[in-house]
Amino acid sequence: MRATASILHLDLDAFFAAVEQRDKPSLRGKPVIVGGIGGRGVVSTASYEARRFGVRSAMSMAEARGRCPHAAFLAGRFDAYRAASRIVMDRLRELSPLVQPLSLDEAFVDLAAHPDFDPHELEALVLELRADITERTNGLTCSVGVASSKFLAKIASELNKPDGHFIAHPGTELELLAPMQVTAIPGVGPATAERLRRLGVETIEQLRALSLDELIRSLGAASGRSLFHLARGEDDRPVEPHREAKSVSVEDTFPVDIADRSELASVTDTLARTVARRLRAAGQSGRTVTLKMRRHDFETHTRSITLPGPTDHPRVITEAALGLLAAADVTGGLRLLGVGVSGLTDWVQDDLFSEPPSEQDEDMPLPRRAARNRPGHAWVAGMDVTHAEHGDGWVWGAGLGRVTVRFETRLTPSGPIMTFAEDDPALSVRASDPAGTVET
DNA sequence: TCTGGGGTCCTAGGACCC
DNA sequence: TCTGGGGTCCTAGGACCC
Repeated sequence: MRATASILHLDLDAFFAAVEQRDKPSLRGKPVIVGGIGGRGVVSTASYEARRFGVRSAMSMAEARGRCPHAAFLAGRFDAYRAASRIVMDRLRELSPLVQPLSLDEAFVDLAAHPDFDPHELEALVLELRADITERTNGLTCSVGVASSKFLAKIASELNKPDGHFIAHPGTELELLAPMQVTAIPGVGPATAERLRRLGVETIEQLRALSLDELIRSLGAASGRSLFHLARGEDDRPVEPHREAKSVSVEDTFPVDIADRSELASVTDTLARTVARRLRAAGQSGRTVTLKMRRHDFETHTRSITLPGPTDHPRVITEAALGLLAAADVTGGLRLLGVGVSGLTDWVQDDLFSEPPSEQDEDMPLPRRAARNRPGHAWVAGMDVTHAEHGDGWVWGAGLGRVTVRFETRLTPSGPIMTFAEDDPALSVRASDPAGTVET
């Protein structure tokens, strides 16, 4: 903890949904739900309009449809999200070199790392930051917290969300925390909250009444110690701008469970190659290969093997994963398979496993998810498209051999809807207008 | 049509070594 | 002829986050 409020936490409001509303004028002010639109999808982000109907992140899409049937249900456009995120992170780096992104829509900044930082001008700094972000992203809003530690800054950014900020001045923090639910503490999820509830603890003030020993006994050494200090506003974790990745993984939930071993092997092979490609692209290799299996009843198991040395070789990773699969019990079928590599180093093994990668190992693309899940076409709700005659728009819905498109972009008024045959040659996929900044 | 995908961190037990 | 103790590596599972 520091004597000044110099750590800033920023969170973009309903980020994915907000980008969709920015780029799709007809959806502004309406419930928008971004997530997996297949049968087993879950909600990634719901717009505030959709949240009023009780739709939440991580809820199954089926439940979201039940709660808010008139919402727009869209698959994500990650290129557009990444582009918007980059603009925001770049703006944060103007505040200080110490910026730690936590995800596309969230980051910490250590303001004190900038020589000109003046704690007396905080309010102005935050107002200018928020205004700049909205301007540069063409309308996205964010919530900001500033405090004397990461923990408190994150808590603070929740207090005036959305499109607001809160500065927690040193000396006021304990009072601020006292009445909050323990679940407001990052790291306290349902399991920990339930254990605390059994100890008669629901608020942070009540949490302070537990001794360090009691907490360690019921929650374990690490989280017991951590909660003891966080309850008292004590947190000296630094902002770390360059964190090395510790693992790379790919997983896939199938539209229907797969029980056939040869089919499972073929999926494993594809996943392993994808992991290898990502590793290689990142210039890394790893020693431990993990196969993740989720059974038909949702029971999840992992099997792993540690190799003699690190590798990024598709064949080596594939063979390890296939070996783990061969030894696993898959009766009843699997709903998910995943392949991961951990124990990463920058050092790349120099062909201990001989055999240079064959043509086939290079860049074999995953079949397009959409095409695989919805045989016959690749049109997915929310996708950017263009029509030779009618111009730019987005996929409103697709199925039964037809595609419905709404013709509008960020800079047009709400546009007309038209339906085409799914193989209409005049219709094509458009690269996402990434920053939403392309003038038309 | 219950329950995604990409991660991080922690715990616990057994093997193994000194 | 009754059994230590500590450290590290590996594996599996679980909680949690966005």
